[in-house]
Amino acid sequence: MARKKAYIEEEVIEKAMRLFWRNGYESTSMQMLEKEMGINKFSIYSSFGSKHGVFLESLKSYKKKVNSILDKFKNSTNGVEGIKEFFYDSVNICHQEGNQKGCLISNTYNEFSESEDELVKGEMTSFMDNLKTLLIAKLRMDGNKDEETITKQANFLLLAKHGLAAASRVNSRQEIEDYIEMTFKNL
Amino acid sequence: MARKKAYIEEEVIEKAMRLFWRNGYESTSMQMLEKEMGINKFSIYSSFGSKHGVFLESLKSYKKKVNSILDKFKNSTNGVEGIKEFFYDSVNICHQEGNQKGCLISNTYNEFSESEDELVKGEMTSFMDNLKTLLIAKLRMDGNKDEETITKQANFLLLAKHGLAAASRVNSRQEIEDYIEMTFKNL
DNA sequence: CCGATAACTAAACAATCGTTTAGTTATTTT
DNA sequence: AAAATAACTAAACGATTGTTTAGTTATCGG
Repeated sequence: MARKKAYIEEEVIEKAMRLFWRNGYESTSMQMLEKEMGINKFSIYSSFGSKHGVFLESLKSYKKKVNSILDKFKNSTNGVEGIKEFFYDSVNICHQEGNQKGCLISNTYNEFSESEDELVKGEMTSFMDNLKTLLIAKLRMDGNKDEETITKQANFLLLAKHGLAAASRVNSRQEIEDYIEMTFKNL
Repeated sequence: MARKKAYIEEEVIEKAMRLFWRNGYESTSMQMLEKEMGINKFSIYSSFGSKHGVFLESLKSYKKKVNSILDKFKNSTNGVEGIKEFFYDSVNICHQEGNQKGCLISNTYNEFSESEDELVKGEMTSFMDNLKTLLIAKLRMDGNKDEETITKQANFLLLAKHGLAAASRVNSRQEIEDYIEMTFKNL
């Protein structure tokens, strides 16, 4: 053994994640990452291999934030009301005071939609697919809908989630909550 | 006078616009623009000044497409039904067969949200503001809503438009239409 | 048909991109 | 304390970014 790392990987990734969250992948340079993470390029490369590697770890870091509210959502037995609560919880992650940067997953989904990076694209689509499956399961709970309605409503909610991400960028808290209420008005 | 241009500016901008539409601003390089527009870098610079200039002209070109359906929308006297028709018309622009690239304005709005390019950002926000004003005017037409409801519904529809843009990237025509129907279910 | 002029080609520009490498510093173990 | 080893600093890497410039070709008016 020899010299110890002067930084904690989890901590510097958290910082990198916030940078990617704000600016996206392409617009974030290694120079910016160096500055924000507070460590040298060499350290970044020895820890994460590449800029792409840093991004993948950043996505994991973001997913950890999301998983905390996703777990609550999974365990909910409230049907549509549970989905609505999940939407409200999402706002707490996305709509940070001051910096309005939306949802990292939604942002990444947009930025990589026409990319050839199948790895990141795959991560995003599988996340969306899982969420859709989850939405369907919750919609079934209320037990008063046919399967066709459930499918339509699940698609609707998945797209409404994108709208929510857009909202958390430009709208006020009150406007966002109004949007959620209106979304769930007729489900 | 001397030699004539071997290309029509309007035509090459149309091609550039499609490239920006598919890949966004940052991910589109001058090399790609050269190839797609079919003219030399020099010609691009002598006609449009910079990559940024090409992008601004491309936005204008896209807005021309949008204006055709926007004019119809402005002249509509159908209230909420008119808005719904406008949403359906939007799909015809955004949801191109094969290439699913969403809405250029919505894409640009996302890509430039944290940018320091106040010019492009201004163009986008003013477009959104105008659309919101238009939505409010149409919502008032039905004459059975108070101002608070109108404001909420206008915000809701503006965000739903972002969801529609996301939908035109990944969803089928049928799913998109289902989304529109569900959006207007109780307005 | 010739001289003027603008559009073309192609090469090079400086700056920045992500990445690597050589050399130095600090910590651990024997 | 000395040898070993891993983390650090800093400079340079080739490739690509957007942009410019010199040199050539084509078309116009006289």
